[in-house]
Amino acid sequence: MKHNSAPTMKDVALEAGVALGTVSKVFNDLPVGESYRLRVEEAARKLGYQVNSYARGLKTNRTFTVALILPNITDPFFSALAQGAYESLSARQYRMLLSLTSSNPEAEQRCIRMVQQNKVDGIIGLTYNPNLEVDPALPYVSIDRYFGPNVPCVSSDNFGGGQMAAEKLLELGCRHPLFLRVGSRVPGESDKRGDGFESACRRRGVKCDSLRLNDEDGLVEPFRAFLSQHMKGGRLEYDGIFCATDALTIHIRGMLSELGLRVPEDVQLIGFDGIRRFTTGDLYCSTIIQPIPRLAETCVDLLLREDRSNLPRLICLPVTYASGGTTRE
Amino acid sequence: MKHNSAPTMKDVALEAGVALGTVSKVFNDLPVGESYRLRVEEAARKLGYQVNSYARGLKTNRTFTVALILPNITDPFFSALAQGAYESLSARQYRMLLSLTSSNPEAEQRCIRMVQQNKVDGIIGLTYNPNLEVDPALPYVSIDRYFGPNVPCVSSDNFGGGQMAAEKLLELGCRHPLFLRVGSRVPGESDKRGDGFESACRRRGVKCDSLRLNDEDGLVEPFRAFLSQHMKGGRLEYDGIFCATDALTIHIRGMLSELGLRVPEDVQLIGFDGIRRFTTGDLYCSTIIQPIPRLAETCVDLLLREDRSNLPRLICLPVTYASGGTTRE
DNA sequence: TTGTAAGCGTTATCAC
DNA sequence: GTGATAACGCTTACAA
Repeated sequence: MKHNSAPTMKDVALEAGVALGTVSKVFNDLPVGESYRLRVEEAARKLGYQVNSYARGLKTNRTFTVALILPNITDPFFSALAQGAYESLSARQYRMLLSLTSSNPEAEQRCIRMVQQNKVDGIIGLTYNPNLEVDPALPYVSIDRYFGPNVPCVSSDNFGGGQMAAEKLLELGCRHPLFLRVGSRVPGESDKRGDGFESACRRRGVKCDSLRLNDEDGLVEPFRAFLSQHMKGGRLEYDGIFCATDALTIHIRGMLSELGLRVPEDVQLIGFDGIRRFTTGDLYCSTIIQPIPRLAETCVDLLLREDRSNLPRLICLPVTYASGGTTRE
Repeated sequence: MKHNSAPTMKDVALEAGVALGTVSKVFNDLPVGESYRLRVEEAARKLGYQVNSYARGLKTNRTFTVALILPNITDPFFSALAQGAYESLSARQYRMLLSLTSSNPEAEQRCIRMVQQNKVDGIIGLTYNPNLEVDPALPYVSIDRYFGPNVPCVSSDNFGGGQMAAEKLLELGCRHPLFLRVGSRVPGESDKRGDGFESACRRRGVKCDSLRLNDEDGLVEPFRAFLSQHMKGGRLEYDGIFCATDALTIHIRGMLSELGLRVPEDVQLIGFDGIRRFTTGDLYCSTIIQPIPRLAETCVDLLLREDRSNLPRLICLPVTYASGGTTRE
């Protein structure tokens, strides 16, 4: 044995008694005489040789690695996305570099820079930094945030989902619907949930109120204040609330019950996302379900597409409604 | 501009009017004349230069990348582990390559091979393949599975947690405890949960039954059969069950309630893991809590330790008990 | 078909 | 302290 470190193609070539180039060809499925191929494979097995994908990447400028940038991995929506992305990626022999940002714009920029150094073949990002700087030569697909015509954005049909929620609520007998959201100040595709909801109510001639809170304000205080303004004689003025996420729906249900309001008898609730209980797989609430695996698959598809000449600017995937106990059905 | 691809050190050197080596030194914090450093930094900024970590890795044999191998990322235990690992890793400027295996031994081996090609600096693996082949030269830390004296294994104090569960159950008035688990056939550290439980019962002179099921058998059928054997006049023979995981606890609670058995009035349940509800952060059940972030941090610590001469074989991190509604407290 | 040799972008070892 | 120059392990013309 020449050296103690990992065997290289040179070692394999020596062992097999062939030239370096021949070994390379074997590992790249290029035409090689059958007897040579066998000898090389045998030698490689004997030495435990594995190609060094860094050296290969240096030559070919392709690393078969994609970076996924997410705020965190503990939120079930994000982890489902990561799971889906991993599966789509590994089906194509790609590896996945995961970067987590806590939704912090600077951390997001740091991650981008870091993975760029790593020479990934592309980035899928769910970010909150409105002016992210990313190498325009590096394929990038954005989730839920539209950056402009050059960066494909994939999201659920948020507007349609909002409409769907409104129609369902009205169909289930609501007369005074409310839209509620707590979210980032940075504009994003998910803002359209409220727009769709309001639009559908308007079209049905139903007056619809909205309460849009920002993350920094918190939920509890402002919403309590809002509630007390809209309670009349122990009854809430609204009989249906469309909450922008399932997580929000759960919180609201709790706050409502503290006030003695029953869900769904007094107030019906519809959420958005379609998060499922860990153990049982049940929904947490009635909700508009995002097609998370398809979302992930679509991102990978767009990112790895050979022909990057005319990619779609924005893809909205269809959502579905499902009852989960917070509506009267 | 020479070429359209990403700028290299050569380009920076040219732009700054210094030698290639000088640029390298600047980016490696090696001593360089202040005026040179400034010129180089300026040129790099202008060109948008970023070091190519593949080329660097090729030279240095260090990639500042660690692979994390997990069955999936949707299970809250695994996603918490991934989150913790990411945080510990990124605090040390390391990137994280995530590999998911569905607990499939072949997929696990494939992942190992793939990340070895990628020349990661180390692997943290939570795997079920009892005879995984991994390059002995590559630092490897195992979670929950002991491979032998050369591979550090980190886990929670499963035995102690089992004891703790028994003591708690007895303290809360249980006279007829049962241990239940459904798991892999492959031996692992978590098997010690039952051992600890039985040991503590024995020491207290309490008879303790155990039901150990394998994944392939499923839970519902065998457990239903078991229950019907141990029901006497509508009452269950056992008044306390220690379930090997929180997920199992939830399932059991459901099955018991179908039989008209109340939790915790008729039967008290203690789980293991300390999984929390997504939105509220509440525990799903009374449980033995694993210190997941510490688990992750410990893995990273062990993996990246400079001195790898005498690493601990097995680290058991302390667990804690917390009530979560399935015990009478 | 097979072998040879020139790089890919870095780091590291030298003389200067 | 600085600047040529030789690797690192691989791919890929191109020559044999």
